[in-house]
Amino acid sequence: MRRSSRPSPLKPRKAPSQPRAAETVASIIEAAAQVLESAGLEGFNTNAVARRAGVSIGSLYQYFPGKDALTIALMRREARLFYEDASKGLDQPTGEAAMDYLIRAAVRQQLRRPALARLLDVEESRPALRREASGPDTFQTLLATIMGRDDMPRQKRPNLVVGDVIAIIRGMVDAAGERGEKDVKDLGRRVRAAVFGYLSVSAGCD
Amino acid sequence: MRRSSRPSPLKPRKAPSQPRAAETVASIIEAAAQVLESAGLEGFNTNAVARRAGVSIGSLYQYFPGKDALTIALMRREARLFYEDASKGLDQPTGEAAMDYLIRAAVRQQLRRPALARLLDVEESRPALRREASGPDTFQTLLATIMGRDDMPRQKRPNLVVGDVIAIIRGMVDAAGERGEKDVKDLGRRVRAAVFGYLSVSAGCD
Amino acid sequence: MRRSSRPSPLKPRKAPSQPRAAETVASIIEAAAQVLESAGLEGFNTNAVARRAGVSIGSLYQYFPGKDALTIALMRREARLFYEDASKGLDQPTGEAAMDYLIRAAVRQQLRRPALARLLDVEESRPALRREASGPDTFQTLLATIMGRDDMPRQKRPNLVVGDVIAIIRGMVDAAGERGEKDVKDLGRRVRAAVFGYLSVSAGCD
Amino acid sequence: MRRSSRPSPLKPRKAPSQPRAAETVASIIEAAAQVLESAGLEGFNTNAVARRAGVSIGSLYQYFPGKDALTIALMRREARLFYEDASKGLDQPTGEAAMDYLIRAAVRQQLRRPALARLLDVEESRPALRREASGPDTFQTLLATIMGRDDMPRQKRPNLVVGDVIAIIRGMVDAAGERGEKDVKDLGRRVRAAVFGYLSVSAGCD
DNA sequence: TATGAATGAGTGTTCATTCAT
DNA sequence: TATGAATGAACACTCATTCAT
Repeated sequence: MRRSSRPSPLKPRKAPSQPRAAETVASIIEAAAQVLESAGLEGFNTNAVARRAGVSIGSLYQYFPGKDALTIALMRREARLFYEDASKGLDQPTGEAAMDYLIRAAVRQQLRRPALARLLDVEESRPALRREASGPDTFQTLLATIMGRDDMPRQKRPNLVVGDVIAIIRGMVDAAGERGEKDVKDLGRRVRAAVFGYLSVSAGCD
Repeated sequence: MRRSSRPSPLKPRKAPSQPRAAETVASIIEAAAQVLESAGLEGFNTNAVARRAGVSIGSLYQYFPGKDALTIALMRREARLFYEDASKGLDQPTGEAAMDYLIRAAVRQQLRRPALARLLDVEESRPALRREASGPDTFQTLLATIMGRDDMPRQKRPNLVVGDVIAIIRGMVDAAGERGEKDVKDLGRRVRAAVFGYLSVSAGCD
Repeated sequence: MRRSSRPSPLKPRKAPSQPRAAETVASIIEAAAQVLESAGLEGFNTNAVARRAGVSIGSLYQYFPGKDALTIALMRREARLFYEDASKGLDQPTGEAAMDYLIRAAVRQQLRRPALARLLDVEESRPALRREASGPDTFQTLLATIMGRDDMPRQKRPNLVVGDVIAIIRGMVDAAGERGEKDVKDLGRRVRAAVFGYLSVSAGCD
Repeated sequence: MRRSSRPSPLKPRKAPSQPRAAETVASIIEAAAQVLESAGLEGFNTNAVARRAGVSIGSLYQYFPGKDALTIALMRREARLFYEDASKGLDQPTGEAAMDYLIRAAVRQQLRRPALARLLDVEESRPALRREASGPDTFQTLLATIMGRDDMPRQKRPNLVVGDVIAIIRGMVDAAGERGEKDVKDLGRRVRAAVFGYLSVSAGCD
């Protein structure tokens, strides 16, 4: 695996101004998702993505300055998708209902394309990607907002709790995806049990 | 020269009969751990491991028939370390105490070498490795035994619950390791909160 | 990095669509021939071929998925050359004249590039290559056709006789090439003597 | 395949003076034969031979200064075996009977261990080996002697004829071995037809 | 003398990236 | 701007050979 000596650039090479270019970019990103799903991290290479997208490798590099930039773009697409769904939960009357909604959204997201979600989680742990992948609208800020609602238990160390809750959700949901679970409702219930169990106990002790 | 097309072998190539060889094997495995920690999955290659171990690449391949076999050997070393610690928890008088001990052992294991533990978890998700890496003495069987204790809540779907609990522990503990947490006690408490919270809720609902 | 464990593919990887690519492919095949001639089977490696062809090793692998595929391509090139020459003999009025033509063609082919022809014969004995290298138009079918002519002696076991005749031709012609013989006419006469001698005797005895 | 920069020595390292050493040498040579038969040229390596012989690789190198020396020793063993059998034919009353005997001996030799014989023929074409492998008592001298008998047809170029006859025999017999033929008598008859056919025709024309 | 652990140059192959067309 | 041929550093793995024990 060649990692270029100068750290390869991570931002999209150009904002696609023309609609045709935007389509091309989108098709490349979706091709990346499909390659990741069907061939795994080992089979995830730029040539395969270009082929699947039906564009030349040269075109791919016109829009993405490197492989990592492509991965990041895919992460952002998935994050945006999730955020658009999950943020609706902020309208819920109670914090508990909002949290419930958030959990369900996370489960939905994961079970929609389980392999993809899991592999992106793995990639996200690479420092180079993690830095770039997280925009301002994240799981973290969403959760923090919800945890701040009046009806939610006060926490001594809110950041830590947010981190823990995310870890619980991610852990359970990735594992479920790997096992091939399909039932959103059932998995949602179990994750809910874990999160609310954690919150109730931790609020007391901490 | 690529000759054989059999799916690269995963078992150690030969048992080191001389003490010098045993040292070499151990130093290679430890070097693998260090390379994984310092260079990540991307930098984890057999040449780097041999260099770090201070042996030639040929020596590495005398004892490990392939890269995956080396990874598995490392997994097993860590699993054995964990199991030796965690299985002491079976002596505890109550299931709850045993579970408590198990959780603490998991936390200790993870915080001992956080990056290593996390990357091995990732590798373990590759089917080829998972099959080989898990001996009979695993986290799973340990947990299942504990869940079967009299004082633990009966579960309708014990396998699923075991999976969920492992996912919760792994998720929280990996995330904590990534954040650089060092405090075993504190993390242990929080994981305990999540697990027991989950168990109490799930036993009721399910 | 060794990833796939499929038994290395033998068909050309992609048809060169641009004229530049076709040139590259041809130059690689010819380089393979030259390396084989000058360095023998021992020195026949993909890096040497690429260097001799004046292309990068990557280019070689763009067009040939493996070393064996390259060998096969070279075999086919030589086989086609031979077939184009030898099949003209089918126009001859008598079977005997056709056989004569065929023998001369074989001798010409062999003495054109003796070392190459001999080493390809050796390689062809590897089962994996033999299977792929022989198209429908081969020495065998050519010979069988000629042997079926009216004026040729009936044989009890035609397949065996074809095999024997090929073996006689190959054996004599390879040995002559190794000895450095250059005189096509002379060698042709001797091979003719052996083949017709064999046929006349074997037709009687058998 | 590493061929050492200085041409590796080809003579046996030492004449085994003690009977135990002679046994070891013989067992190594036989192991080489078996490895060649069962694994082919590709699997023919010194470690495999040592393992099969039940000696350490170090011991192998005590008796043979290199891989090629081992190959040559095996060739010599087979040549001696053949010569011991074939030279009995010199007692035959006529040249024709002697030639007949020689052909049968060649066929016997080849069909005894077909794969071995074929692979040694291939190896023998490597110049480094060919030089060393042929002692004074060879197929060639034997054939030349027989061709000089009174009742054999005079040949204008006896060396060439000897070469041709050997080539015919080798070619037919190797091909038969490759096809898996087992019937010594039948193959002997066919080779006899080819050789005598060749001789009678060539004696006239030449 | 026998052992087998150790060596390392060499070989097949991949893939991110560039650039002439 | 789009194409895809070309590049070459990097990596997995082999095997003839050496040498300390």
